[in-house]
Amino acid sequence: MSDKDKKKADIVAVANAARVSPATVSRFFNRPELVKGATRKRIDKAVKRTGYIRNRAAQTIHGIRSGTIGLLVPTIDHTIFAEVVQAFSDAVGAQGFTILLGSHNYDTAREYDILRKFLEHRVDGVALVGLDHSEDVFNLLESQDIPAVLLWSHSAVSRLPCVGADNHAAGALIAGHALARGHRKITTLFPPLEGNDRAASRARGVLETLAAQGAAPARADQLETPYSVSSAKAAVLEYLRQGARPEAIICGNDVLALGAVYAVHALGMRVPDSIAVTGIGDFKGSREVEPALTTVRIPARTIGTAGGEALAHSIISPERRVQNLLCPSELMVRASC
Amino acid sequence: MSDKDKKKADIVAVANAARVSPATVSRFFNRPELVKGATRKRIDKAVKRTGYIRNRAAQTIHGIRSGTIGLLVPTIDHTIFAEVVQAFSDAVGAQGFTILLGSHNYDTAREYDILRKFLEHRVDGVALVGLDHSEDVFNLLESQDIPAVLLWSHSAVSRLPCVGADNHAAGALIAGHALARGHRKITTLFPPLEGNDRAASRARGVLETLAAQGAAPARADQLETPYSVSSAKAAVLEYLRQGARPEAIICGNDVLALGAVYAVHALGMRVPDSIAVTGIGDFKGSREVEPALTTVRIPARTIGTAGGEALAHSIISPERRVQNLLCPSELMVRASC
DNA sequence: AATAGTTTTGCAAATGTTTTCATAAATACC
DNA sequence: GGTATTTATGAAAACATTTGCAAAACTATT
Repeated sequence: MSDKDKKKADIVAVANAARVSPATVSRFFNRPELVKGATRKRIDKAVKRTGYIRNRAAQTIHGIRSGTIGLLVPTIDHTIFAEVVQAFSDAVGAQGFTILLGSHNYDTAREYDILRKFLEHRVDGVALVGLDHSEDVFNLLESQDIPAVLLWSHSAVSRLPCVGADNHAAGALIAGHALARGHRKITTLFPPLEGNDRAASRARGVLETLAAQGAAPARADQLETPYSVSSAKAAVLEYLRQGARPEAIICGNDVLALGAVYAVHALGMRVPDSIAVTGIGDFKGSREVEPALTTVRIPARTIGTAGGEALAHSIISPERRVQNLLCPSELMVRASC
Repeated sequence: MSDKDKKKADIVAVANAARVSPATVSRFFNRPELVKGATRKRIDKAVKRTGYIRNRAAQTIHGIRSGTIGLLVPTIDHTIFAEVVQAFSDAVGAQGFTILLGSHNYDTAREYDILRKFLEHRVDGVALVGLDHSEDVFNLLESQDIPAVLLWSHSAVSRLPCVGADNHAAGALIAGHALARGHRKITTLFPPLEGNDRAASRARGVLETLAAQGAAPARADQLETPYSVSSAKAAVLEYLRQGARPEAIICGNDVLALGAVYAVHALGMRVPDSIAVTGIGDFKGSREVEPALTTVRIPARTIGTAGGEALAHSIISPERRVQNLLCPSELMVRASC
């Protein structure tokens, strides 16, 4: 008997145990104020005794919200996204939502597939990273009537609501700083720009600003490397060993910048005296490096939190549409440039 | 009409559009080999036309697997966990599962709450980080009959199947190395051990090994600091400024070690000549730091992948229980000690 | 103590699928 | 061309819950 109880702890098992109808148990959970105190107690006990756990799947097919939000990022094992994910998760968690997480590793086809899977699970909302997505993704999202938000980048002409920073401006900012420091012989180091609108915008911001002052780097001085400290270090090492001696290396993000710093150090030179290095992002730890990294702060936590809250609110009260939000980035002048 | 189609794209809407019964549409998805080629084509068209997306919630209430796995970590914005999460997500994603992600920030009560939420969503399996959990958590897990796995640490006496490294051994390993280098005046630097069995095991491994050689640090030389580069740097800076001059600082993880290295550098001393520093973890980037960090490699990716695969397999074929798996850690002798 | 009003409960239909069983259609065999 | 098999489809019950409506149980009022 106790075994049988364990076996299937439905709402009707609870109802029997509490000697009420399933309907009352349902109300006990959803609108407790409708059920009498005494009954409430009885049901509460029955729930504990049977070990009943509500079945959200069964609620969901009644058009009730699933209580899940899909969060789809390129990858989570980079500090930046990890921070966004954490902040986002905390923000929506506070509103009672659980997140479904997916990572597509910069593969647009996978992004579409994962999004579909999210929709099969009837997520109440979706957050994607970046402004650019395949036409399929946009169409799919527009055909469903759940709110969506694009995290990380901001643009006034975004096809869907976005919460993020202006990457182009960030690039311009750091390039302007390098120029202001008197550097003219400048090298850039970026990750692959294909399918990565964040990096691409930053690169444009940097290059345009440099060009405006006649300091545009030659093709050979625009380095590209996979997104990792080790790749960046190797690339810069190779570059410097071939005799290149720029005054400054402007990097597309702090990870790459860290690699560049290590490469310069490994050759016995000093940052910023021999070569200045800048990053973008202001990742955790960038302030503590020796020398502390000059960079542009992209407020990952703020973006995650604001994006999560906006999305959650718009799910709870659909009339509150998600608004575009520009999270300001800020030049962090430290020791490396 | 087209509007009405959009409105509710059920399986019956599709069935009508394809002039078949709902049952056939269901089969089309689940056992396509049972439906005739011509009908298949017709249904395929109808699906596209109506924009139908399967409703997993409706399937789930039939006892069919939900296709989700709950992954519950302390936090994801530390490199280590981010890597585990990524590897885990890839591994289970390859088997068609989507992950529900939760982070409890080292709060045991929240861990329980999130776990319950996962169960409400009828996850097919659960992965937690670490061996220690509240009695409530274990009971809840044992009362459900879904597989669970504990990631990150390994112990033969674990209450649930575990896939991870032996943190105690890792601590012993690095302490042994420091001793072998001739260091006797050793300081330790760890994060708070409370509710963190990983760090606690490592600390025990370190301390026991040192004590065995009569090199146990005094209370004042056992530093504790929150888990961040900046806190570690600040703590070590403070410690050294007060005149302490250990031969080596053994750190509970690479993040703390990085902070220690920066602190030593900031005071104009050299690592390892003035003070040696060791980490545990071998995080991304630890090899590239100058000087490259001597540490113990805890194979985060391997753990995530192995844990994810084991769990997914055990869901798909329940007779294949999750087996304990010890992922070997390895001493990485580099330049910092 | 009877009536009216309010609060609490139960019945039964509905939700979007899957699945068993039965029937219809197609194919094979003689 | 008729029967026996096999294959493809449909009808209806089942899954775990919610909810509109109506009945029942209380309270308040006279």
